[in-house]
Amino acid sequence: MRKVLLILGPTASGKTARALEVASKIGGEIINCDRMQMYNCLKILTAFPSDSDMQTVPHKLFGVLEYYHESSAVAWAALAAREIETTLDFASKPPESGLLLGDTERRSGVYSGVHEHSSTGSTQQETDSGGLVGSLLHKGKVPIIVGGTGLYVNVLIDGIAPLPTVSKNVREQVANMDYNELCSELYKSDARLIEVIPRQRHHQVIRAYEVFLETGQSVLEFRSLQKKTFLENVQYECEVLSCEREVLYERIDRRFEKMLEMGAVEEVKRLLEVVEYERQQRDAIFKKYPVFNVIGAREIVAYLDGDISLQQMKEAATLNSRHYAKRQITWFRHQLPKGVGIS
RNA sequence: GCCCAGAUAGCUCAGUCGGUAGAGCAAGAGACUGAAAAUCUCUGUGUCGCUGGUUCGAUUCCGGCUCUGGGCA
Repeated sequence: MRKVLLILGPTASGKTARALEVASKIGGEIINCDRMQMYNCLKILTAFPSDSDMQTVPHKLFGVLEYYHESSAVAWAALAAREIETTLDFASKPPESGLLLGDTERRSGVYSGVHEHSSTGSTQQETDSGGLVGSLLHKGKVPIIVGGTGLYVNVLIDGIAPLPTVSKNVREQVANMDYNELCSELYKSDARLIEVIPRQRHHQVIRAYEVFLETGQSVLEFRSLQKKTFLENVQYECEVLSCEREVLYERIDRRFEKMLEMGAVEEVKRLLEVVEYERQQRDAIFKKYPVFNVIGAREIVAYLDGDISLQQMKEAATLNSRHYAKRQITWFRHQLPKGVGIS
């Protein structure tokens, strides 16, 4: 059985260090499952792995998004599945065996694709993921998914209902609608939705209405279809890092202090220049670029604008981070897919 | 030293015309399947500064004390 390791846990619980330790020991490749570490900016605030960490062990899906990119659970799951397959392929086939004469059986079947890639130099995809060269250097790989974005893990493992793609027009139209009106329109279109998607779940309501406008059908029709899955024949082994709440909160405080020392403020300043930040447009810019959801980013912007003091900025950022950690703990306690073995 | 104000939840404060109290924040619990570092829901928390008095009954009224602000000297 093909095995995939998962190292999960709340923010500041030491996932990065633990992943590096495990990966070095067993020969693994680290695959990022942290939404915000997919961005290539705000590396300090997102607690990005260090350069030396990334040289020690292959790291995938880190810093693959620009500040203006959006992300989604499905997009991540598709990328992660591809990385996992790549890693597992190399793991199941030691590279030397391909060089052995007369080893015809091993040349056939699933392995052939790999050889094609290596002989044609590289396809765009293989170089992007850093897969080929990196994997040849590190034999016998185990994929290690590391991160704190619980939803992403669930989508990867459990799959997700195949919802239709929504056109840009429809999305814009819905974005400009009054929320109350939108709700009543949605519930008029399918009365069952009041129960399934209560109005407090803003983005689900919006999503459901988008699907309705796009297709004329209820989301429930799509949700009842068989889930789209990303990986087959994989066994998951999961480690959820935890420590006492008080200790975790202290770590969060200390880590933010360290982030500031490392230049978190300057990092945000640089981003503000790139997005051509204007104070009057603050909310619009925050809305437009999801990177600003990185905890600490908005607080630092408010500090740079002179709206709050350094102390207030620190308090707001760490408080936010504690709230986030708490939500993550709740998720890992109750929402983790049933198929994973938790150690 | 004198005058004034305050002392109630972890914090900031409201309140009880005398029948042992409530908001916000913090904290805790929870939800979540194509935005998730997002979004949303629920729940407590108490020697009402200490000490006497009046009263059936005091956190509430009166006295004293302690502490903290502010003012005057």
